Amino acid sequence: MPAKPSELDLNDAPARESRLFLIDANGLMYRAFFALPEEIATSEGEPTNALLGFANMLMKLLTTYRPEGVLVCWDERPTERLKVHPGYKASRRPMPDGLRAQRPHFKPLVEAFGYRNFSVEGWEADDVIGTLSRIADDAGVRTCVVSTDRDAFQLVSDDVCLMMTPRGVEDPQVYTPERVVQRLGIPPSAIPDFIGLKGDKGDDIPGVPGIGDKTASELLQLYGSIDGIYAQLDEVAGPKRRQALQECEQQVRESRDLGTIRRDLPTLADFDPAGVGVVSPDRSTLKNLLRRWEFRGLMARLDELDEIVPSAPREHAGAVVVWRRTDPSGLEAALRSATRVGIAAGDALLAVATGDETLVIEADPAALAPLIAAGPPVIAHDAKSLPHDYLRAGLPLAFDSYLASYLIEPGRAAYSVGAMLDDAAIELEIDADDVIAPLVGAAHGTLLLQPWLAGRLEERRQTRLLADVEQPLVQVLAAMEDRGVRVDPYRLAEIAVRVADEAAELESQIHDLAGGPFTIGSPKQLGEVLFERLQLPADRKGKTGWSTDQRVLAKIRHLHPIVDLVDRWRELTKLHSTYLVALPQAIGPDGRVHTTFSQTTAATGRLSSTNPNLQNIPVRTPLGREIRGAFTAEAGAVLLAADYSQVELRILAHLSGEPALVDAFRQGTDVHRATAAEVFGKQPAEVTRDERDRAKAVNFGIIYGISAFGLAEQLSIERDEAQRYIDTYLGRYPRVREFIERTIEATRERGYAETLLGRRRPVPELRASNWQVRSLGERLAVNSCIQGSAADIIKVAMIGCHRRLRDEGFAGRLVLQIHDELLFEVPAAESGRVTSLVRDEMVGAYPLDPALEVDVGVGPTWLDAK
DNA sequence: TCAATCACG
DNA sequence: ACGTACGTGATTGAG
Repeated sequence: MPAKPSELDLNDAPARESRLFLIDANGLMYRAFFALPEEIATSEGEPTNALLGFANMLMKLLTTYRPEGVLVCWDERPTERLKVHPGYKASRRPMPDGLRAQRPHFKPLVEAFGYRNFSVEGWEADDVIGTLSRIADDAGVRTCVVSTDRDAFQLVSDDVCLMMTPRGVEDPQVYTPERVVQRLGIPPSAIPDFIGLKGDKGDDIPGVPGIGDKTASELLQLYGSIDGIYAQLDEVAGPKRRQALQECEQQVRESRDLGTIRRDLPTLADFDPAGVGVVSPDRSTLKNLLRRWEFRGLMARLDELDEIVPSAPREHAGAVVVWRRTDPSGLEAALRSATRVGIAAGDALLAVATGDETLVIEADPAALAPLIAAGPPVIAHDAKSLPHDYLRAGLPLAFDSYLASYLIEPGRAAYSVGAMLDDAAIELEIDADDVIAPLVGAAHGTLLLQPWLAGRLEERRQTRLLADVEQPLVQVLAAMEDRGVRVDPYRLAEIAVRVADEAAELESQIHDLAGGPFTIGSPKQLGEVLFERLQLPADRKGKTGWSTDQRVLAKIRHLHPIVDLVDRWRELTKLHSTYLVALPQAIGPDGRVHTTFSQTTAATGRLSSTNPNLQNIPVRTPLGREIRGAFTAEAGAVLLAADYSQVELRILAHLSGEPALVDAFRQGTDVHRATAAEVFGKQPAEVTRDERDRAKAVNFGIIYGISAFGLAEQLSIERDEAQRYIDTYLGRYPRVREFIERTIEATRERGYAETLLGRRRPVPELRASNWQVRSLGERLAVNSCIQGSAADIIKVAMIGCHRRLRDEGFAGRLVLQIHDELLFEVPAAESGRVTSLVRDEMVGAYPLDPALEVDVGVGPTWLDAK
C-alpha cells in the first residue's frame, strides 16, 4: 500500500545538495495564482497575487538552497500547436483575466533575482526540463526539478530530485526515487505507464474508466508495465476491470505516450549544465521591482541576500547622514541659512535637518518652539505628534510626509518614515545611538521623502487635498485635543451607582431563571444556558458556536423572560464598563477629557478618536443619554452642537442628480418620509411610522451599498420582500441606479473609489474572481465615495470654523468632531454669533446641490444641545 | 492575541 | 447557490 504523503518524511536534504535547479514556471505561476487571494494587489488595484507567490518562491530558493545554477523554464506557445505536439493542452481553459494581467511581469522578476528564463519554441517546459535534467544527470550534476505536475515524478533519479510545494514554499516536499516508491508504490520509470492507466484530467489524458491512483499502482506493482499487463491480461483480477482494459488498450498506450516526458530534445543536445550560473541579483533593480509591486515583506528581507549572495558594495541613495549636537544658538544660525527644514522631536530633544546636516538640540519644546516658528518652512512626518508647543507657536508646516503617505495609500499598515523610505528606495545610514538615530533619521528622512511624495501626489492631483485640507486640519485637531471637553465625574458616579445596583439585581434574577450561576458576559456560557439548558431556538451564526447578539435575542425575547433581562444586563454593563468606569479615569486634572484624533486610520477619510474614543458616546437609549448629559461646558459657557442634516443622502442626491431626491431636499421635506411615499405609493402625509422606518433603512442601505440580504436582516423581513423594496426604490429613483452602476464601473476601471475632493481609496476587491469578495467591492465603491465625500466636507468646515473663531476674536472653540457633527464650547454671550458663524462655515464648506443644511442646538450639556 | 459584542456615525 | 449591509474603538472572556 502506498503511504499517505503526510506520513512521508520528505526533508529537503536532496534539494540542498543540488547544484542545478530547473523550474517549471508555468505550473508554479498557476499554483501561486490559485493559492493566493486575488485581493492581493497594488494600491492602484493591479492584481499581484501570482507574482507575489512566485517571488516568494524565488526568494526561498535563493536564501535556502543557494543554487549554483537556476533555469526558469516556460512553455513557449507553438504557432501551430497541434501539429508540433499532438495533445498539447488542446482544450485547456483560457488563462484567467487576473493572471493574464500579471503574465508579462514574471520574466523581469526572474531576471531581477539573477536567474535565467529559458524556453524552447514549440515545447512544453516539461520536455525542456526532462531533457536538461537527463543531460545533467549524465554529467553527474545534482539537479532539483521544481514542479507542480505529477508527471515530473518520472524524472526522479539518484541525481535528480523533485521538489513540490503543495502547502506553500515554506513546506516543500522533496522526492528521491525511494520516496516516489513510498508515495505511489512504483518507481519513477513506471510513472508514464501509471499516467496511461489512470489518466490526467488537467492535461486531457483519458486513461481507463474506473482505474484511479490505487488500482493503477497495484497493477503496475504486479505486472511491471502496461506491456506486462496486456501480456497477462487474463490474470488480471475482476472481469469488469479486464474488460475495461481490453476496450481501452489503444487509448492506454496513447495516454502513456502523452504522459511521457521527452528527455532527448535535439535542440538541447549541446546544453552544458555547468555553464548555468546565478548572477548576484542587482539590488536596485530588484528593489525597484519589489517596490513597483508593493511587496513590502520581501523588501524587508532584501538584507538576507547580502549574507548569501555576494554583491557589489551597496549604494546609499541618502548616503551617510551627517549630524551634530548643538544648542539653541546653533539652531538659530542653521535656521537662518536653510530654505526649508525637516524636523522630528523626542523627549526634550529636537532634530532639525537642513539636508546638509541634522542638528540635535536638547532643550525644552517651549524654548525651541518660537525659533522654529520664526524659521523657514517646516517638513515633518506627523506634525500633530510633535509636542504641541511647536504647533501652538505657529509651526510653519509646509509638508507633512505622514499625511501625504496616507492620501497616497489610505489603509496601509504602517506609515512610518522607515516604511516610506523603503517604498521610495531611499537608504539612510546614521551613525548614532538608539535614542538619537531614529530622531535624526526621521528629520532627515521626512526631508528626503518630500519630493518623492509630492511627485506622487501631483500625479494624482491630490496636492490641494493635502495642502488645503489635511495639513491645515493638523492645527485644528491639535487645538481640540489640547482643549479637551469637560466631563462631570460626579454625575457619572451617580449614574454608575444606580447602574451597578440594577445590574447586580438583574444578575441574580438571571441566575435564578437559569437555574444556577454562570458568567453572563461569556457568550459561550450564555449560549449554553439559552440554547441547551432552556432549549430556546438557536440561530447558529458564528463559527465558534451560537450567536447571542442583540438580533438573536430580539427574536426569542417573547419565549422566555430571561432574554429581556440579559439584554438589559448587557446594556447596563456595557455602559458601565466603557463610560462609567473608564471615562471618569480619563478626566485630567483640568476636569476635562483629552481624546486623540487620528487623521490616518480610516480608509474612507474619516477621523477616528481614541484614548478615549469620544465619537461613540451613547445617545440612543435613555440611560445612554444620561451619560451624554455629563458632558458639559465650563462655568459661563454653553455647548453648541451643530450637525449636518442627512449629509450622505444629500451627497447622493448631488452626485446622482436624481430630481426626485434633489427636490425633496430643496423643498425641505422629511426625506425618509418622501422616500416612503415613493416606495409605498402613498401621499407623504399618509405614510405610517413603520413605513418611514423602512424607507429610512432603505436609504441607509443605499449609502452602505445596498443588498437585499442586508436590508432583510436589518428589517427582519424576507429577502424577496427586501428585494422588492430595492427594486421599487431604484425604479422611482432611476438616476440613483445609474449613479451606483457608474460608480462601481469607474471604481473597477481605476482601481480606486474617489470622493468630491479627490480623496482615493483602493478597492482591489472589485477585481476579485470570488463573487462574494467582488460584491463587497461594489458596496465599498459606493460607500467610500459617499462617506469619504462627507468626510472631506466636514474637514473643510472644521478648518473654516476654527480659523474664524480665532481670527474674529471669539473665545468659543471647537472641541469634538463626530463625523457629521461638530461640538463647540462657547461663552454664553457668544452663542448667538457663533451659531451663525458655524452655520455659515458648515453650509459653505462645499457648494452642494441640494445645499448642505445644518441643525444647531445650544445647552449646558451635550444632551441639552442636541 | 482573537473573537464576540456593542457604543457611535 | 452563495449568505454581508459601510466606517470606526473599547471591553470582555477565553485560548
